[in-house]
Amino acid sequence: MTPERPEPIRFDPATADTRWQQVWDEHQSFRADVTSAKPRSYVLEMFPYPSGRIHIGHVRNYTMGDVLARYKRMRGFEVLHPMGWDAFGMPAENAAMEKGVHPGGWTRSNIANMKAQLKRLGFALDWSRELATCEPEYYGQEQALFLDLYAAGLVYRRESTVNWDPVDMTVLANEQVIDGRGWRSGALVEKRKLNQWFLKITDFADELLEGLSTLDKWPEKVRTMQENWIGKSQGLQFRFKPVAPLEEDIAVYSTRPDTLFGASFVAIAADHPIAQAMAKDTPEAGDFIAKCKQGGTTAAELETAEKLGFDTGLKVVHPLDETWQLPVYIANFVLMDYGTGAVFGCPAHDQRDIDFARKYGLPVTRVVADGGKTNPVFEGGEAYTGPGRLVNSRFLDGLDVPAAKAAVIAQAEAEGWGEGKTVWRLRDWGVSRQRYWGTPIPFIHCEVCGVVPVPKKHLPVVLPEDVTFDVPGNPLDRHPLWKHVDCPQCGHAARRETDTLDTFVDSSWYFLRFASQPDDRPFDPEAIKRWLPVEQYIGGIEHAILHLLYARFWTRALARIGKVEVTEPFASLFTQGMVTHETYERKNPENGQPVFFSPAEVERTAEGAALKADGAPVEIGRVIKMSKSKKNVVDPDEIVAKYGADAIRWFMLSDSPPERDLPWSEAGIEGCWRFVQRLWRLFGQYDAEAIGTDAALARKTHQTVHAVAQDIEALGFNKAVARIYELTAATEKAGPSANRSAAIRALLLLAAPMMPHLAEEAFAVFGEGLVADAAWPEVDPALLVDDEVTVAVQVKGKLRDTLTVAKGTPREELERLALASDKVQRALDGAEVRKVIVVPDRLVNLVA
RNA sequence: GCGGACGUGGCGGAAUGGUAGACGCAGGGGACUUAAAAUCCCUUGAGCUCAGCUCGUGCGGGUUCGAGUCCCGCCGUCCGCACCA
Repeated sequence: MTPERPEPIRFDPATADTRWQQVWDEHQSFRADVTSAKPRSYVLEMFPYPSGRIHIGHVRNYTMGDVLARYKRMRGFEVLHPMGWDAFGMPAENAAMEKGVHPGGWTRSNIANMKAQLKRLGFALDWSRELATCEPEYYGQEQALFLDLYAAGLVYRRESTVNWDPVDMTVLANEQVIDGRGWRSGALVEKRKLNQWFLKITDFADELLEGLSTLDKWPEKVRTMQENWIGKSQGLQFRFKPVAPLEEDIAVYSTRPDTLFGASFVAIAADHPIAQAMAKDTPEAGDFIAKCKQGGTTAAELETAEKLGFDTGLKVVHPLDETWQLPVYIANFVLMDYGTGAVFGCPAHDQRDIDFARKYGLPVTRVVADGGKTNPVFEGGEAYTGPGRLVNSRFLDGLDVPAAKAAVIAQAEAEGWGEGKTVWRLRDWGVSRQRYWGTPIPFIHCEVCGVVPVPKKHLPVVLPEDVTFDVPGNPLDRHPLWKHVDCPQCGHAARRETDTLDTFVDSSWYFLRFASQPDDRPFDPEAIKRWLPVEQYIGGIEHAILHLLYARFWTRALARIGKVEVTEPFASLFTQGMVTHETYERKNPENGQPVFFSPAEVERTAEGAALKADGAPVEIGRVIKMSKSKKNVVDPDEIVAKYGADAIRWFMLSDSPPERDLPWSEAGIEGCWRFVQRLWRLFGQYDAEAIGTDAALARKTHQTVHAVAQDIEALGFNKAVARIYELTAATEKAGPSANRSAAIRALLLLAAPMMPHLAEEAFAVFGEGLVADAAWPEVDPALLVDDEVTVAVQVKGKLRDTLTVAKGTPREELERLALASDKVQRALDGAEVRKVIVVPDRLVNLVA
């Protein structure tokens, strides 16, 4: 420390942040060089929808990715860390309808705003690769890929049902249907059938499922969700023969054909043809079917809803015993669109079936032994679904469940009344949207030639700009000119497809386009080979199924048609937690409804919180995800303006593990701001000339550098932050030495990925260029191990004393020292030591 | 209902089966200051007969020399969902 150095002034993010952001821009510091000889690393965060403002959740997401990207650069990697915009979607059309703006103009100005916001946070992004899915350069290439998939037979058309709003004359998304009514018109929504485009994701069900097992760096939770979504089940599909007056067979599918001798009824869906036919001349059946359609459709509602059945009076014959007849029920828990829309019930071994059987007084026969229980009369209301030997099942008796399944399937196939079948829950991906603001589907409908793909040389099919939103319906469909074209095959007047693609298509390949952006094709396969798979993908858990499954599918589809080699696009996935905040509310005295207040309107007091406007208390509600409706939001821009980018970045990384929720607090950000300044003061004490050694601090420094690196690589940012605090405190306390200067320098470099502006400002004094180009500090492995250790001394497992000894002290010596301790002797109280456990360098446990 | 995750001070959270509570926030006391801010120092799981001891990681058992961590059974909270046959 040099005494004459002036008292360091405060670090001023208001000037420093923008200054360094400009320098990085000018140096193109974060531009990924595809020709680099360095090892490559592709770090990607899920790109945002340009809603208009950056949300604090984005800040958390992008800060995590940024720390990793900057760290990887410091470790010598050529890093690809791009950013773009998932720019098509309904909010732009809603804005157009509400505010009379053009979706394109609205979206592009949102992008400009949000880009400026991201820049103010100092993210190390390669902006030269920025893309927006709403631009023809992007969606035109998407159209080309769609045509490739069509040519490969992976795209087809079929009829499918949509939600139709009869007042607005428009198709509604599920989220636009509220309690069965259109969200704008309030009209009762109707089901309508339209010809729609589909992608054959079911062709990939098996490989998408198999592929999950290779994704060992994905959260278990996400893999489980995808596995359940794909939903592979193996079982028997077979037919029950009818008993007059029933005329046709009833086809059923079961994953438990082994329990066929325990069958006591057959249940069909309300939509089943037999049920529909019956409704025509039996009013009671019609009433029951109508009743089935009431109520919610979510799993939780359906699962907990009462099981209802209607006895049709019809009978079918048991396939394994011609003399055995089973009653046919219409049941509210059978779904027409899964399997065959009919099941057989084996109450003893299926909970739903036993609920149903007990309610309607149907037989419940045990066919799988539950331990020693083999009695055919099954007692109680709880089904036995565990393993066991088959009983009361004729030729199956004595077999275990898997063997019995195989035996029944073999019998069915031999006798020709059924066959083993794999059924998937996954359905083909419907990608048609009857909307303007999306990628036009590149097809033309010709009365002569049928559906004709737009020739690639005519791509992109560009959205018309002159559209209006003042009348309901699809603007593309009612545009006076756009859809009228000549057939590319026969030249006759024809009509463009006016459906656009689901925006999930746009996000299914953007990570490929980031790797290279040629004008004449979607991507350069060589660039894909170099950069893909994404080494670390980071985003919200809300995309655990759809986006991630579609992106995996799209990549595999491109691999199948030879466009890419990679099959799994994201080697490692991380799903971050939400940013939460407490809510402030009062009950409206008139109707008892809660009224929410924003954090800006509220002041925390010693007792709780009060409204600034009237000084009276407000209730502090639960800590929940920030949402506009609960008003518990904070604007990242305001935080950056007040505390600077580094403080908010530091907050995003501190305390909470990144996969868990992070509670925002004013006190927390204040603490981060103070730490930024504290580091600044410490950096100001750097003295290149300092001499003398401080072995303990040197050791602590190297241990911290090593540990922080490991923490960052494991995305354990909160732990890395804690270690930086520790080294900071130790360095502050240490007297001047060469090692102290080294510690300060190391701290600066450790902090650089997290607080890059502060780090640049302090590093500038060193005259070594940009910290953005600096290397991670070297670690001396010799300094990672302590030469002195603290050994715990326990008596019967309870801590009684600690010993500070040289590392590697022999067991006998540790035992002798432990027995010599007064505290130990007191705890032993003369008892004889019967056993001694010694864990070298850790503990001695004396058992008396 | 099913699937998954989680449960540790006032709060966020640390802890390869080996000293529970690192680190941060908040609180208490003090220094500096005319004062404030900023900064620095000390302190903070609970209890007791307080140089010490006892209890303590949702609850009840178990395994172990030793359990926050492993096993069994409960309770609670959160997330996801598609009646999956």
